[in-house]
Amino acid sequence: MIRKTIQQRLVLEAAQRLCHPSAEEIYQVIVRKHPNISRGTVYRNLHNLTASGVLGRVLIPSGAERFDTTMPPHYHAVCKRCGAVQDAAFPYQEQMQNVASTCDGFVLEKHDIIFWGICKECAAQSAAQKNHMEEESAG
Amino acid sequence: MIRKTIQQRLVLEAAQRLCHPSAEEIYQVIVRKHPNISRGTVYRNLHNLTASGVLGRVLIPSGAERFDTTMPPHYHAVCKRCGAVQDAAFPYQEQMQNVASTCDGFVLEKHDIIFWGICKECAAQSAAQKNHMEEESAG
DNA sequence: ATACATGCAAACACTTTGCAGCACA
DNA sequence: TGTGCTGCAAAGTGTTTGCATGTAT
Repeated sequence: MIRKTIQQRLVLEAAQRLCHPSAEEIYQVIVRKHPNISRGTVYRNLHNLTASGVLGRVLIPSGAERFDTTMPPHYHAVCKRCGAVQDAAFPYQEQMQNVASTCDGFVLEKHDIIFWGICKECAAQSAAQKNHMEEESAG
Repeated sequence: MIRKTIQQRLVLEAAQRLCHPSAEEIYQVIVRKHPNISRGTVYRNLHNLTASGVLGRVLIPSGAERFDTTMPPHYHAVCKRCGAVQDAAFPYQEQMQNVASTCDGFVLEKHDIIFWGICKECAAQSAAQKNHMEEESAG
């Protein structure tokens, strides 16, 4: 039986409030108001909450694991520059489950798609820098 | 300028011979015949070889990074039970690059698909175990 | 009352890095 | 001959775990 504790509630609330937070980000938010909470507790609660399906796990290669609350299956876009993770505006490919499930005796359970690129903010920043450099060389 | 060294050649050969090896697996293969090589050197060479495009990097969430030599873009299937990585028998989705590239100001560079499931070997093992249990309860 | 959860710290897995000496171009 | 690479060890990052204590049921 999993018990309700103050720490569990804090972890869940923080995970829901933040956007694709890592365990460390969740810990930092909580520790500000509850200085005694430990990272171990945050990790243990995140483990329980994902195991029981209350939270989702965003498996991003290279870097810390992230968590989310948007439960229907969806994909993620990751910024190569700043590491930000956002839900991808790309429809879930139902048929991919079916098509791929018969390959090579591999029993398919699910699939993830990760879109790698540069997020809006970082792209804008690059553009600004480029403009600035052009102005400099023109002046 | 990147120099050719014995260690670099050993790392490249091991990476090409093994199937989606991790850095540790590459190190273990080399260290058997060359006991003086260090993990640091293996990591540095893997970094150089992927940076120069000679090797590919398979970014598997949760667990060690893996390397491969199959250069044309393709996807991977990962066994949840044993962690084995194989190339997915699923065609590369050219159109996904185009369709997804305009979303939300995100500048798309590439995409990865990871198929999660149970590999042939592990599935066979499960089936064997199940059969065995049924025989036991029947006998 | 008694599991289960907590805080703490140590351990863990994977990877990077600083340094002194070595070796390739 | 000089820069880049090596082996070694230490440190860094993200996560798990053992233990004594605390607390929800």
